[in-house]
Amino acid sequence: MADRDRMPPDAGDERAEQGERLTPPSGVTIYEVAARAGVSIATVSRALRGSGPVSAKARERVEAAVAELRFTPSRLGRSLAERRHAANGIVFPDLSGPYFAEVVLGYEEVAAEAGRSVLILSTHGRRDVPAMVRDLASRVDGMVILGRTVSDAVIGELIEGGLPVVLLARPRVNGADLVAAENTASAEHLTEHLLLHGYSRLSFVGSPQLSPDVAERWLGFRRALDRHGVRAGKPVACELDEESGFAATERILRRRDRPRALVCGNDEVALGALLAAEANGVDVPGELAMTGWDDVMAARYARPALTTVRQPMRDLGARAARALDELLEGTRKVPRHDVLPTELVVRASCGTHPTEVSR
Amino acid sequence: MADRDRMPPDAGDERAEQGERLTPPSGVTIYEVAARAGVSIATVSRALRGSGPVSAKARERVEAAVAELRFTPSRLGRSLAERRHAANGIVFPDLSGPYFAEVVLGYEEVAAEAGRSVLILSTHGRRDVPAMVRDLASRVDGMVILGRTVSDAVIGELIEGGLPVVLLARPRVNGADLVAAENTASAEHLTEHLLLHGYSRLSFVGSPQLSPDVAERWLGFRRALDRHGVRAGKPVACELDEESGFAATERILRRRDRPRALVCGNDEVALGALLAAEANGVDVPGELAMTGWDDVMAARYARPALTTVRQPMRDLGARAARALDELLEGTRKVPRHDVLPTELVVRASCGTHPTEVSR
DNA sequence: TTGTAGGCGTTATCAC
DNA sequence: GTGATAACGCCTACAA
Repeated sequence: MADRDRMPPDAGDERAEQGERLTPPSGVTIYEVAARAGVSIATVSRALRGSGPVSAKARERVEAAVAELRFTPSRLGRSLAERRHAANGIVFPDLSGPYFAEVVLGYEEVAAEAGRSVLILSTHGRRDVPAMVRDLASRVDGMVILGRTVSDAVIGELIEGGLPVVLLARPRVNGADLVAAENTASAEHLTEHLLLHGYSRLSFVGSPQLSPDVAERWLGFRRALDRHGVRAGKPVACELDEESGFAATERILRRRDRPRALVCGNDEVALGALLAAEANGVDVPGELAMTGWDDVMAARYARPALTTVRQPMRDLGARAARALDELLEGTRKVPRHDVLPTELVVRASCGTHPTEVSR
Repeated sequence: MADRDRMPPDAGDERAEQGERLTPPSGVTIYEVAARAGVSIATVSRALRGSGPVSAKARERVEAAVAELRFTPSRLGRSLAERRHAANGIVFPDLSGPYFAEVVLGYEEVAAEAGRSVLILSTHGRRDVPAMVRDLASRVDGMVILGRTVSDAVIGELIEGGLPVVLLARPRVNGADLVAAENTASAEHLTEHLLLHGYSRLSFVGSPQLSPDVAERWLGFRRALDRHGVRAGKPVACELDEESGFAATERILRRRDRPRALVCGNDEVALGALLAAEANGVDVPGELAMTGWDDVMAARYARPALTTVRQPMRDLGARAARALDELLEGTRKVPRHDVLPTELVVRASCGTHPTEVSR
């Protein structure tokens, strides 16, 4: 019951000519290489990965056999034996805005450098997210989870199961690393900037409960107003897209106590607001000032150009990948919580300000 | 030499309490479940996947054991036995523009519906792309390849190895499906539109050799000019980003025979051109008209708003996923070549036109 | 309906 | 140096 069963007599060569479908990547196994080279599979393995002594002659024959047979080791076989996937996952809500795309890109770049493949999972409009996340968990050595995609309970379950997890722009969970961009202080700063313009009636446009980021921005907004003794009012409910921003702003414009300035949850909302103002003949920033968040490309091209807050999106992804790498390599045991700084970008939409104006 | 060796006596429960790192997802194997349920692993497997008859009692006990042990089958073990990854790959140059992000999103959505995970690979600025692609190939059942990321030779090698491959926005290769957006006729149409404005000195901004899409657009551009007996000149070399568009346009503006209109390779180039015109006090579209391609968000917000061509990006990704699915399911054996229609979006940057203006 | 045993393709441990 | 052989975790004939 040795190799006999595992060595099909018609190994390797004529299958292609018979028009049969080969099974990817090549269907050639280490047994066939070993047979061809006249050595054992152990020697082939050692030769290929340099994991042990191999005579020059044996190595040569193995290399020849590998080339002739176009042998590629099966990742499944290898991963099973090594007990590791050499792959990481990343879960995000969507990819439509530039935000997540950049994060994913930064993540993939670093992961690839570490020799790990990246599996993606978008949860937008998905039914059974927990099941999809569990499936993903079974295919990776660790994963990064963005924003409000996965519940605390499920994350806890993953961590419980021993999976290294890095959270990104999400409320912390015990046992997981966290990477995020600064929000609260930045929002406070931004709001203060508007107050310095002399505006006193400000509205926040965005739903804090929909996104952890927005919640923190709302908090900073309130803090700034509090400090200046201005009443904050309730946030104007709004999802994070242009259409919602447009609709929310139209509602706002119909109010008697119309605000003088809008702090929007992100740039897309602000851009929608810009369109709404335009459609209603309201001058920006003359009658209504506004700010966004993220500094998307359109923010620079809009007229007036959008005052906004720039986040290091790519770097967020890269950091998350590095944190995960440390977890996987066991370099670090204690949790790590990174908060990356943001940058206020003052343009025209918040009104002309004597001192600071950039492009 | 039966199960004895495979059944660690201290199976399953106290490890977590000992503070040991469990191996993800849970480290519990089908053997432990079987032991706990008092059945064989075959019965567990059948019960879990409904692949054969199982008595109600046995099923119940298995389910209980699974729950108590929090058993999750190992994807590696399963994939190895099933000889399939249940995962697809996608290779793209970059994710910075909205174009690829949308394509990937459309792709992931359909792939996930079919129960397949998605592995991504960005080739931008990578050294050994062929090696990375081969590695990816060993982890998936099939893959989609976008644009000019992978050479014909490597693609041929993958196909030779039996891997189902779908090309997206890329010159065709024998044996692979192809999905693309229409380019040539659309470019011809767009150029004709400019000619109808009365412009006769047109320049094409973009390097045809850098991208298959651009090459086709350049071809359509030439065809339109040819038809109207106008000389095309050489394309103005330019990469597909804002900065290059800006630089290329500055060079153009310095020429004595400055063109009256610019057909840019994509929106980012056109937006860069817009900035260059602005920086040089050149009125758009009064002195210089211009068009882009892709209809990115900024194109709508730029002033003047950009005339451009909209591609069904999401749908491109979705189609590619479906084509790949057919290949994997063996539903279809003959190659398939889809070309999706585009839509000309006329805005202000090409000059006011009596009849057609949309937002 | 159930269980045994072989196979999926590696890696790695040990004798030789 | 080299080669059996036992994992790795699952699926699935096949026999009972």
